Amino acid sequence: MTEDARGAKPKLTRELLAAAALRIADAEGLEALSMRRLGTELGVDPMAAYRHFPSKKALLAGVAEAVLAGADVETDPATPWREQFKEVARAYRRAALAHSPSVARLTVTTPFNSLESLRIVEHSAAILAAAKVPRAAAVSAIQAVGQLSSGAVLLEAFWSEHAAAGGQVYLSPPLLPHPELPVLSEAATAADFLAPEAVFEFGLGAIVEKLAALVPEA
Amino acid sequence: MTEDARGAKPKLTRELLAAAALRIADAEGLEALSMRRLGTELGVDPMAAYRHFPSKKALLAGVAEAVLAGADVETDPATPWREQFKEVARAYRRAALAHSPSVARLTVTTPFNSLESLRIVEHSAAILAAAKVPRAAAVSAIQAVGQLSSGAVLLEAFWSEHAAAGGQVYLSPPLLPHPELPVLSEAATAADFLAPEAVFEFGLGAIVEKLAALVPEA
DNA sequence: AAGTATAGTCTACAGCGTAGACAATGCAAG
DNA sequence: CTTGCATTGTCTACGCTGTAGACTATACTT
Repeated sequence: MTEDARGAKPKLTRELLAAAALRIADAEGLEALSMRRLGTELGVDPMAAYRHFPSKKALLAGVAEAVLAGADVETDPATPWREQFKEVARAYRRAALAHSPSVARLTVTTPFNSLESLRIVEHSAAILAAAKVPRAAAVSAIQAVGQLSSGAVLLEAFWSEHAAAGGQVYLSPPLLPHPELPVLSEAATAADFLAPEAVFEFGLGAIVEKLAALVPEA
Repeated sequence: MTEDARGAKPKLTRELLAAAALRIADAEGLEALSMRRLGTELGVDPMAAYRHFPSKKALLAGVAEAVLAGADVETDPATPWREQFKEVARAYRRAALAHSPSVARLTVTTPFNSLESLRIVEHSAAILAAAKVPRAAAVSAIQAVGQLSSGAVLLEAFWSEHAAAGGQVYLSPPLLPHPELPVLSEAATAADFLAPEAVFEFGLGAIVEKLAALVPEA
């Protein structure tokens, strides 16, 4: 037949389904992503997705994986290892925040179990191993950066949802100023909060500096 | 009347509803918490909760607030400020992880907008202000610790869900060893991953040390 | 005693994830 | 070419969800 002007039925695959789901969640928010909506997006029965994913949870994990696949973790081996190490963390954060806030939240809210996510950890580990960083120190730093990065993405996603919902400043009315929060109330008037990205750099720098202090000939 | 052996109808309030919801989510998981389930828990119509919360989302925010209210952020003013500052972060983490993994996830997945959550930030800010830490440095450190702590809780919640589901080691089969992940595969055999709490301490220490380096007479 | 606000109840609805039976297709073996 | 089987998409139906809207009972004000 080969009819059907839009799409020509490119045959369903896991990747295609995850990509379509990601498209919907990016454009309309995660809460708009239902199996039925996904079906209409692809011009296919809602139940078709179940031939490729055992459940909606698994589909969402696939979406998170697709997001992480977009992380460019390659680094220039000529630059110092500290910079390379930071660059991987930044790539992770950037990949998650390249999507809508609810997708970013999904990404960090999905356990680090997929091949795609471990690829990122692998790169970090390889960089530190090549730099001859002692393993115990490397493990601490990698995991700590994982915690920091996840939290950074999470809080930045909140922040941009808040901003999108019309909120103006981070800590602001209606809660501040508040009599029980004197220090914050005073600080809020100064309004010198940092951009989330700068905060992330602060934390990332702190961890890498502590790590560098732990390698022998530094 | 004063009948009804169990409960004696203590009149519904926001706090009572949030507490009951927290009890259910702790005991049976967040996904078991429906408005109907909450109603039966309190021997009341499911719709009754809507007189106190505008939506389920708001109810969940109330649960997160109740969890945070359990954080003991008081610190001994006699101890050095760095230790006090760390102690607040630990209290936050401990409060969240004192509950079931799904509740812990809910807690860090709920924006920091409530009075209860700002109370914690307030304490951190007060400690640093009393120590005469420059404001710009204090802001960076507080927000960075916020990112780290949220991420730490999130990843630890995953970890304990994974453990509860029968998984044994953090990075383990079926994914490892894997040909595309040589470094991790080799590291996994060594199995010297850190306990999540130790990782959190590593990151926390790194940030506080960097902060200390920024205060004048140190 | 009458009137008004408040809190809990009841019914109903649209939408959800998904189990299970069925139909169409493409490939393998005879 | 035919027969059979495995795979993929379709259809129907079920139990559950959050919550709108109308109704009722209670308590407080005047």
